[in-house]
Amino acid sequence: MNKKENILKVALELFASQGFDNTSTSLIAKKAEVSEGLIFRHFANKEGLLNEILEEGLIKIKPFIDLILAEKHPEKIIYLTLELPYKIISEQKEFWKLLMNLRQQNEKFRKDLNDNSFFEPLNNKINNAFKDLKFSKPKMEAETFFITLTGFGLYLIDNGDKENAYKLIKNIQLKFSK
Amino acid sequence: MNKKENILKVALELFASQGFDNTSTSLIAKKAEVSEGLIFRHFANKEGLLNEILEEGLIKIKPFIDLILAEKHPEKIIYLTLELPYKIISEQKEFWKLLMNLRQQNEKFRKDLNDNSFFEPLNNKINNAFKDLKFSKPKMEAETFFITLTGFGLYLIDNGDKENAYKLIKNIQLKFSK
DNA sequence: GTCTATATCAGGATAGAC
DNA sequence: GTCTATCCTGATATAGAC
Repeated sequence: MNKKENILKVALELFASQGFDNTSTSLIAKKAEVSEGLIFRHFANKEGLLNEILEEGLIKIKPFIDLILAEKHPEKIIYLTLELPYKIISEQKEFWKLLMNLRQQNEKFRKDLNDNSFFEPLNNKINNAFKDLKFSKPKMEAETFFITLTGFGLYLIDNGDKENAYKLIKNIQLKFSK
Repeated sequence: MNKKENILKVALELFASQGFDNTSTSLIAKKAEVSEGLIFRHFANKEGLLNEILEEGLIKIKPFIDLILAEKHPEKIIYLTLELPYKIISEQKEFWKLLMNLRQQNEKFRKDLNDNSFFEPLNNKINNAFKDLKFSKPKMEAETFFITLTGFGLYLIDNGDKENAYKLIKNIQLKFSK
């Protein structure tokens, strides 16, 4: 692994576990076993480093989302979306943590993520799924669903038990089926 | 309002909106129109200031929780608990934001809050409520409930619409009734 | 690409006067 | 109780050499 990649990797770990603001570039350098100056050669600044981490991570997530977007059956859409946080966290626990941290901590970031519309297509897909399922108030049902999904995403950060996670998914799914 | 109270008030606002780490004591002093040194006369350090804010806030929340703990009917317990974030956010929006921020950002804090057992009695109460309702897996149902509750708590931070909040509460409640 | 050295600045915190 | 002045540290970032 080259040094730039190593910086990205270490920074992701630290940002996820300690938060972005709380992580100094000097610590990143130390753990990545590079000089602190090198960080600023490869990235414009600390925020630039964060942005590159985010881009990389989102790219890795995209296939999972595309899978959902390609699905036709509403029940399956609901299920796959519920499964999404679990799948992401299995493959990219650190990144998921970072994402949830930033989402929460930083209003601007949350808006960017919405405006950037990375998750917007998924949002529409879910809305339509609940319409197809003939819920009397599909929009509210989707809202409730995303509330639960957010809670589940947070839950997973602290609770790694795979079996239990899938039981929860089943249980939640039941509540959003007809 | 005396200066100490003003520091507490301003600090709460800033901690809630910008996060604890991101808020400098100098800014607090400026907005509270006191000298920076005064902060460290009244509080041991920045963290001491945070702790006093938390204590005050939790004291104000306690009556709401006691109300739930005194309730006998399981359905009512569920409903009141769902209503809890809404009630708190109505009266103490800043404090609620701060609480959710810290919960997320800081693992130690989250554990403290659990160990300190401020919310522990409520936890038990909910577990028993689902037992009383004869759910086949009351513990998992309670887990799912808290997941949803967390998501709802986060939702409220960004969405002030009272009517919609109550519609959501109803909708969620339905999903946890028998 | 990478390191060392260094500039600059802001944050938390203290001392001492009033 | 309150303010002013100040210290110290650590964080981001740059410069220049290899």
